[in-house]
Amino acid sequence: MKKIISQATIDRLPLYFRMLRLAEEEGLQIISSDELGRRLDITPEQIRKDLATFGQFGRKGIGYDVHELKDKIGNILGLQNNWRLAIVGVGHLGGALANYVNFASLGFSVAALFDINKKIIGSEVNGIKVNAASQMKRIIAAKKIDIGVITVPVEEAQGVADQLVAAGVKGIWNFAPTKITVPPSVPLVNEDLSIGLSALSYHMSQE
Amino acid sequence: MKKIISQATIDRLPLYFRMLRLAEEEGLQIISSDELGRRLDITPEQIRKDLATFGQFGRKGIGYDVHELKDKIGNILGLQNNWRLAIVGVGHLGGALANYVNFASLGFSVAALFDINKKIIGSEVNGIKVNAASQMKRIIAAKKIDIGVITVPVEEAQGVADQLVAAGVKGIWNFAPTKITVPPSVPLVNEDLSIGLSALSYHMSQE
DNA sequence: TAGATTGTTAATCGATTAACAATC
DNA sequence: TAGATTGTTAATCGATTAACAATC
Repeated sequence: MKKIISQATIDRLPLYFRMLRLAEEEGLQIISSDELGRRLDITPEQIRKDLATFGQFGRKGIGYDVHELKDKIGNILGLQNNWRLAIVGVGHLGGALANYVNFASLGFSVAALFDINKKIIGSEVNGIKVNAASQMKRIIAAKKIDIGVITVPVEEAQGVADQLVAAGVKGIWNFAPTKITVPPSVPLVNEDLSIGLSALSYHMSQE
Repeated sequence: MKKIISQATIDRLPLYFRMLRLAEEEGLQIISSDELGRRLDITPEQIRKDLATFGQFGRKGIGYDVHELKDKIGNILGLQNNWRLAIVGVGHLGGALANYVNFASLGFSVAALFDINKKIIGSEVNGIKVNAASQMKRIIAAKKIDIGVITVPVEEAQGVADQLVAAGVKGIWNFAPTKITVPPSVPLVNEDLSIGLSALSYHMSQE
């Protein structure tokens, strides 16, 4: 009887987490939904509703304990798992992600890189060796990779997804702008940069 | 009396556009909402509803003209404006975006790069010279930049946004994981990679 | 004509907002 | 105590889904 949490709520949790971490760094002990909402441009009612989904974290008349709430949200998001990523496709975007520092602070680490281009196989990016894609199954098992990141061209995306699933990854983060199909047991998140840019274009075109 | 279009609808239009372009390349003349939905994992009712927001594009009993619908959606999204981008912050992510080929096919072009790091000012990325951030106002006017892309660290994001607005950009695409504030006349789209990754972590943690 | 498919209205579902009792 | 703030219920709003008349 698992409770279904709305995607909208899940997508706001990382914002709460990040702001709580900032507040913690400022030395703040207690924060109200009002203050949190002011800082994030989210209504306090929305924040309380989101948090209430997972339990009672605050104290009436007082607010929320910054450190405790941050930890609880981190746990809800599963950040304590310290997931290990493998990036498939070390082009410009894949290379940028391999260097992206904000992942580490959320508990993710890039543990393997793959490509099919012989020119870059064997080279290092951010201290991580680029492996041949043909070695995916073996290395993903050996390095205990949890998440496969797809940054290959559209034509290769589904094939790479299939290989990642066969290799046993627990989740897929797809940057190729195409629909890919994976078993329902493997969570998939699509990151489609052209949606945001097109939406911006739309809004800029309105009078 | 401007009709308010839901963000959900706007965010699906780029998917329709892309799939129609693919269908066009395949030589398809006519496509039904059913076929389009099958290819995109979106219900045909949803597609017809989205399109109906903007007018009557199809023919009952027949379907939609692929080329015509593609063009119409492109126009709704404002892609015919051939927007010119300036990327501020030529780190790994900014550099990757400067090289991102999918933008060109949507009518966007990267026309200027800015940074404050003296070591990279004057160098070229993808054939585009990196300018000093201090030259932003002058160069954005001279190069007729429409969109400012923010790929600087969180601490600098608001300052860069202010400079971009002062320089006259018509829209902002922000990759810094922080809330930035701009005048309501300047559309702002936030691209927060840690939301998707955290959501993936959440789903991977469920049972 | 019969079958296919759109455009649109009505029904349903889900998410946000408002209100307020509980309580620190 | 009085003021502040949560957690939760009810009301509202908006988006999706279902149904079907129109029509090619």
